[in-house]
Amino acid sequence: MPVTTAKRKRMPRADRMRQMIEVAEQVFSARGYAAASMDEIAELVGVSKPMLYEYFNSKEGLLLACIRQSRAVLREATEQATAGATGAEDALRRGVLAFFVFIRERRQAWSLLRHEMALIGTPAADEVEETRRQQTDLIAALMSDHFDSGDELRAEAAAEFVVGACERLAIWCERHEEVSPEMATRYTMDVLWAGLGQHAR
Amino acid sequence: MPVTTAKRKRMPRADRMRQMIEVAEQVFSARGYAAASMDEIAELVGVSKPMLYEYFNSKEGLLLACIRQSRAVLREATEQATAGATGAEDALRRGVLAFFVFIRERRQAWSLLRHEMALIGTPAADEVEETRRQQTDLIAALMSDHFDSGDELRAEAAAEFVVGACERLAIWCERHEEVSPEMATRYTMDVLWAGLGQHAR
DNA sequence: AGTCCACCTTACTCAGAGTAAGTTACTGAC
DNA sequence: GTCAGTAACTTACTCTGAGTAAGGTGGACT
Repeated sequence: MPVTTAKRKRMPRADRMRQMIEVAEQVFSARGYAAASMDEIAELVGVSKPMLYEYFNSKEGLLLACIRQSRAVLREATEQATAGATGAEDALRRGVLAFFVFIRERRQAWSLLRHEMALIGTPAADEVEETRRQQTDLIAALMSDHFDSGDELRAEAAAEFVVGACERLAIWCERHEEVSPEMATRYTMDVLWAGLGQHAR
Repeated sequence: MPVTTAKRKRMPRADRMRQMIEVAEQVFSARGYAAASMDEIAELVGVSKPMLYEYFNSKEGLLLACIRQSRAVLREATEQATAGATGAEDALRRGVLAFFVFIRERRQAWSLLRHEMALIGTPAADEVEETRRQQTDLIAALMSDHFDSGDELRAEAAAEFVVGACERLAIWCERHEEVSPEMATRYTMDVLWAGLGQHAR
């Protein structure tokens, strides 16, 4: 038997779980949800397939766990960024910049979040929407902190609007390497804060 | 043999194709892409499975055909709506309203467009992005018609921004029946044209 | 009244999600 | 030590559904 390389087997539940998620993140983001196979993930983890089902119940469940993970990282980054903001505009700008930096630097996590769409129309769809609320709630809170609201519905809509716009712009950025996070932020803030009206002929 | 009910068989290629797309639209939008089965679609069409493959090559291909169809309808509606616009703001408002009316009235087509996301990471992903360009190009053209541009990249980004924002807001609207297309349009134009700056404390 | 080909079918293969039932190594108690 | 007891793990399946090979059939047009 090898000296140092322990026969990595029988690890505690929590550790194994983390490890599985880590591997699954890689496979899902590399191959895409549909093309990824549970057999492959199991093999890379070094464990048999029923283990994955023991921990996550289904392929969807595994992806959901990965998504939750990535969302948590994004939320963390956004909260950090907006913490010391001096006002509404500043907070929004910091948050948006944090997002565009995130998608450029944490490619894998972002790829995962893009694949969450693959769960539309499945039983897990509601839970996916739930994780999205991490973003929209953050924005909505920021809104009602810094804006005169009164209209709850309007604030919610605005938050969805911002998140949707940024996500689409992020996908667009993938095709445009030359657009830096700072540039993307400027484009975003320009429309978002000042409005398109300013550019009208 | 029945008298009136003709044994609907052997129909010309183009007709059969239309019929298949029609059925597939229903099944995909009802069950979702993943849960829909080619066997079921074939049976509902009243034809055997290899026919579907003869016409569309793959399940993805069939969905893609459905998506193209729905996108075409949406584009048509948007073009009609913006045709008689008096200026930039009016054109944008008409386009946005047409979109929100579309998603409320053509549920099935909209459901299909939402499911296009299921193709992310598959070989058909590029072609899906292509169909999206029907929307963004329309907006981008509208932009450069009515705005002082100079910056091509900026215009493209703005178009992506608008489309992304509207799509997300549309999904939000599904959870809020009380929000009429007119209301959604007002929310959208408020941010889009005047900017969030106007509401800052 | 035959011939051709577009349209269509039966009857498969095969990959991959999900599972039933049994096995092994670690933990603590005596 | 050694003997439960159980948490971690495996082998060896089933079953659904995408995709296909090979061959049948009816109607249009000589």
